[in-house]
Amino acid sequence: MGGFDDHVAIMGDWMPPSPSPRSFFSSLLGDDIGSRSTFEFPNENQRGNLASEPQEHVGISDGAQADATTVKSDQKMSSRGGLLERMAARAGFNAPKLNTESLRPADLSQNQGVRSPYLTIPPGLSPTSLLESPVFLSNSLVQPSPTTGKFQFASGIESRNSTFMMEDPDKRKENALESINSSSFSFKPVPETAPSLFPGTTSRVNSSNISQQCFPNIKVSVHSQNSLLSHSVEATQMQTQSEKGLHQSSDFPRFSAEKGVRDSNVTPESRNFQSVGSNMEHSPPLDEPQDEEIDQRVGGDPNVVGAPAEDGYNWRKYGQKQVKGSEYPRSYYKCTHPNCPVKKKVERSHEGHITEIIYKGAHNHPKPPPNRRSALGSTNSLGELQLDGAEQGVSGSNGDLGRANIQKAPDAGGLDWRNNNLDVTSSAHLGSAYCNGSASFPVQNNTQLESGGAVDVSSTFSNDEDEDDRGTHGSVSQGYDGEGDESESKRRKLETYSTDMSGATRAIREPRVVVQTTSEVDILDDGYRWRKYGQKVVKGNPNPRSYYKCTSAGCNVRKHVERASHDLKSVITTYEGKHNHDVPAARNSSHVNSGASNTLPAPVTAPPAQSHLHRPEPAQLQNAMARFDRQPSLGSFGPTPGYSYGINQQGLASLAMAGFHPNQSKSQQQIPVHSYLGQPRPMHDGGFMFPKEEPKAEPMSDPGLDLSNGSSIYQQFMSRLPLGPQM
DNA sequence: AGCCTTTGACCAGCG
DNA sequence: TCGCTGGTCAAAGGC
Repeated sequence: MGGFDDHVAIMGDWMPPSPSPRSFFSSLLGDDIGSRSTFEFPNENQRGNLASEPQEHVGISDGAQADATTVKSDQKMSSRGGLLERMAARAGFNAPKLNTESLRPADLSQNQGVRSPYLTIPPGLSPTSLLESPVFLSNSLVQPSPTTGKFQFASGIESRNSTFMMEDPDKRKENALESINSSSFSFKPVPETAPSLFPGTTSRVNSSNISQQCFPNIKVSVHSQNSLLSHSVEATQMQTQSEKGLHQSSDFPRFSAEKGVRDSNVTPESRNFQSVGSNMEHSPPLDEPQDEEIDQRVGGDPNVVGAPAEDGYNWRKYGQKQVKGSEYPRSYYKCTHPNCPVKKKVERSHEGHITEIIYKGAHNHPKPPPNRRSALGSTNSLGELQLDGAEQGVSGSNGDLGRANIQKAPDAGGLDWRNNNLDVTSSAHLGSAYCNGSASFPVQNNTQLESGGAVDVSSTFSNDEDEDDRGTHGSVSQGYDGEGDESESKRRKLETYSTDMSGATRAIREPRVVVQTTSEVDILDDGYRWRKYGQKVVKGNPNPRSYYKCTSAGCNVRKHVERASHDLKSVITTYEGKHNHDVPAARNSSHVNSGASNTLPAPVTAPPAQSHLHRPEPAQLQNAMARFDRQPSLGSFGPTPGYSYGINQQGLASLAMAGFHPNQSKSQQQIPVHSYLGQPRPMHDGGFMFPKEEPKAEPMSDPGLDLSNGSSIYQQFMSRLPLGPQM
């Protein structure tokens, strides 16, 4: 790891060849800069929210509570002047009574009277004065931290960084100079890019809590030691973008966005935090093969970042707790998208402001259509459809650290999942979108895209692969009317949106399979593990319906089980979703590790009451579904009694669309298969799966599909269906 | 009808 | 082993 040196190098790459502010300030300020570096110590900085930054970032690596606390604190500080003292007290230092109000970004945006030091500092102003000037501080502060220029560090690197900041005065100074340099003298009107979040990198989005203001104190730190230089730059630019929006809105001299990238760091083993500005919500990398979890912290005003449900994704709250050291309760959310492992923790102030958001995991899907419940919420933030797109935002990279992974925004409903899998690891929510500020973003190829109003940052980015695969470039930010070159995926997206907008909200609903068994044991013991998440008595059936969700990690298959009112011995199970894993071995070895015959639980294999059809049991059904998912060419399916495996795609589509006989869904002896999509699972011609045969080992019949992962397969398959599953 | 939130309980990791 | 803590579960109810 190059550590600081790397940072310098990186900055050198992206920093404008402006007159060296460093030299300027060096001569002007001497070592004061180093010692007074905003990222240095609280003593000088407590007046600004940066005071806590070193600490915060130091703690980020572990995602420790302390870290969260500091972040929150920082936000509070920035958002509420009264908190400064508290923070200071918490941090254990005394906060000099400076005009903190002037230091607050929000204030900056609000108070246009605040002037840039570069514009207002009269000649002869002493360095000390300059340094201590609230203006200067504010500006300088803005740079390094996510909030106002904080450093973010990859967890693995943080220690080093912290060391750098805390122990190496020279480097600190240098860093400070860099900061100054970048911030002070580059009034570059443009380059702004979305922050890219990289897999394996944790980004921490931190923003001062700027209520009512879209104040992009975005600090995007790209942590890449070696391979992510370009990312770093982009991230930086993204930050710039945010700041740009800020400054533009405030008519305040802009500082170069090239801030905060200096902390680009990456450690292979690091769990990374990426910091993004308050306006950026970034999603974790899609698909993280490398198990690295990504914690992304976003702090900021809810008006900017949005409520948990307002970031474009759908979340289910599964818990809330008051954590120690936190003033506010922490809410736990899971992404409701099937198979999406992303979780986030949100802390809200009593006022409803989000003080901290910690993302964990990577979305492996595009944002849901805006018409969906929570999506609407996010859209409401700006009242613009494109907001969603913006949120889908900048895609970071996932495992492919060697690539610039900022990619085009995932096409809702039409995302090329191969890209997701390969390149999209995270998305950043560009604050500007929320801010509704105009912005231009450099795409990876240095092409700059501009748009007025909300910007779909994500869409402005693309990587080579994306481009190759999709043949689409440019932004789709201008609504979804898209560009001339309509890739199929984009077209589908458009269709999806169109459909959604028209009220057909279930266009992308997961396929559903209704299964009846004679005993609930069958259902509960279908080989998979289920978590009951609800129970309710539904109309027409005196027996409660239980809702279950597959407990396997990453699997979002759900089912609900209820006894048929007309036959209490009969249980109707409705599966919804695709699955993506084998039957858990631990639960019932007979289902998994035994011979094929064992894969079918006795009650299912031959219950007298069963249909004459070879009715597979739930697990079997799922596996059967998997075949559909896996076999793009359905024609390759072997005959399976009771199932129309032999159907071709059109047939499947028809099945999915046409549904089934109205009576089938509740019929006792038949298994209505509304649609059949699932994960690949080897089955012999009889419809039995071969246990433990790894799906991935099964060759795809369609070489044209990228089989990198199940999701990809599924999506690709789905995308190729003449008709999407609609139920 | 289905999903979501609420909220107390439970679990696991850690010192 | 115990207590603390963060995270998750899951029943109940609401939207």
